[in-house]
Amino acid sequence: MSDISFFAASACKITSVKVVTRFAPSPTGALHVGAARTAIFNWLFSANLAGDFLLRIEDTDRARSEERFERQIIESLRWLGIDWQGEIVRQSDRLDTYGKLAGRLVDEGKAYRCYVTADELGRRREEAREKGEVFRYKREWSQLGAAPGKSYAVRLSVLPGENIFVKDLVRGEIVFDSSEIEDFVILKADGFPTYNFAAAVDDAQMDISHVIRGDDHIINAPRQILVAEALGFGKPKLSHVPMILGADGKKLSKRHGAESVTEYRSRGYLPEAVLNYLVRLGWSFGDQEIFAKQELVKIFSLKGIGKSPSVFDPQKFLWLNGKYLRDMSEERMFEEIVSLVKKKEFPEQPREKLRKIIEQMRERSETLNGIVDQSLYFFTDDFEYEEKAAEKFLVEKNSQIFEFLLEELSCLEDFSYNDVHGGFQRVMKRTGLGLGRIAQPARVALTGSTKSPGIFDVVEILGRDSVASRLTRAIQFIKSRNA
RNA sequence: GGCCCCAUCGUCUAGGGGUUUAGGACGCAGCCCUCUCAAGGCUGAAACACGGGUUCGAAUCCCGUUGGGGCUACCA
Repeated sequence: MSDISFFAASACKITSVKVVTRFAPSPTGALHVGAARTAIFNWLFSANLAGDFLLRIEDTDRARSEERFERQIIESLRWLGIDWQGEIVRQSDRLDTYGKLAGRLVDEGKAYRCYVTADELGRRREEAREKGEVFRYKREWSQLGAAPGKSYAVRLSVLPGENIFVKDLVRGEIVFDSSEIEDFVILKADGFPTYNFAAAVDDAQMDISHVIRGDDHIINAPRQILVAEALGFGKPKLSHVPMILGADGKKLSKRHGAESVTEYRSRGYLPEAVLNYLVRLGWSFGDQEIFAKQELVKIFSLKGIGKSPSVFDPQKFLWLNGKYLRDMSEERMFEEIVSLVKKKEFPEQPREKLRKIIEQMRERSETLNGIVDQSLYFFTDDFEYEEKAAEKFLVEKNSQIFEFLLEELSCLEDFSYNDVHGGFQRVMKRTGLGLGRIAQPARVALTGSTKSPGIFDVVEILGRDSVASRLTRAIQFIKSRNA
């Protein structure tokens, strides 16, 4: 090894700039799962290297940006357990900076004022499209309609015939021909910067060292490089990660059902499951599927990021959520369910009863909501019988089973699981039937369904009174049906 | 159309020249457990897009074809 490379290697270590990443959503909607994954990757990457993770709100689209979306995005990030350092940077607060920088570029002859209106441009584009041609802005129109006081946009001069090299950490080098890039707008007529300008300026001024973002931005890379170069700014290292697609292979969108973190939250998904599922989409670590947050911070690296797009699989997501649901601590589960019960306006339950319901239902559900929704018969005596179930099990020949159960269960000492078990055994003896022949009709009488937790658990949870009234109801039902 | 990206089971993916009869996970099927449904355990079906190279040898490297996706805004 030569001295030079040794020096370079060690210098790199010592002076290596601190890793700074950012998440830069535009507040034009809720936090999309694709954007959430981008945030997770950036956050994990910087956390792994003991760097900073910053948050920047790209609200330069005046028509579509809304403050409520900003709040929603921030809330979603917090919910996911993603935290950032320092103040949130808001681009609308930095209009001055962009204006000055764009002015400087104009003064230096690297950019110019363009008086062609957006409408006119639209017309030209339309015209060209009709003729089957590709429209590209031509600089000679730049002074069209120029007049003092007239509004204009600022465009960056792009020299044609040059190669722009994008060094992508996950894809390698991508070359663009500058002739393909027109003199793009950096400052709109309303004084707001365009995305490519603001992003390049901010990344430099925020000392962003690494940008990890979706594949769909790869086309923007050469433009942002051009901006940084014109301004003499530094350039962050870029990594473009493959996009998340819907089952139809198209970019994930509203058409595919739930697409925002908020929606999954309200459907009863757990934040650690969302994080885990999303991180595994486009990133992997050998055969491992389940990752704790702290573990991810330790092991995450760009090496695990793949190149091909991934299809969002709701089924696997659901399975993962179920996994986490079964793992969740009792206390936290209890709190979540209590607030859900309240929200859904289900009747309030005694603490101990609810605890037992949860214990039984958590392994039969994939989401928090599922636990509550599938427990209706625990919450009220007033439930419907499933038609097929009633037809098969709420029949004359089972009447006696219900009568016996009523007798044996009513006189139990303390209605514990063991007591209930004993009660059923006595009914088995009296009828000469196996447990299966008794449990299934009982299940239907007690829950209206052929599916439920173990019958002794159901009986124990419901309690003496409720069981008695449900058995009576079943007996009545059979009678009235025969009448 | 142009530019750019991508290509292993249905899906997420491991594997990056010989260790591969291509591994894991979801889903699917079967079995076990069992009072039903789950959970859990076990077993099974299921993939290197195609064509050319390079090489003693290619899922792995190169080229092409095909297919998919993205961008093509005074949106981000």
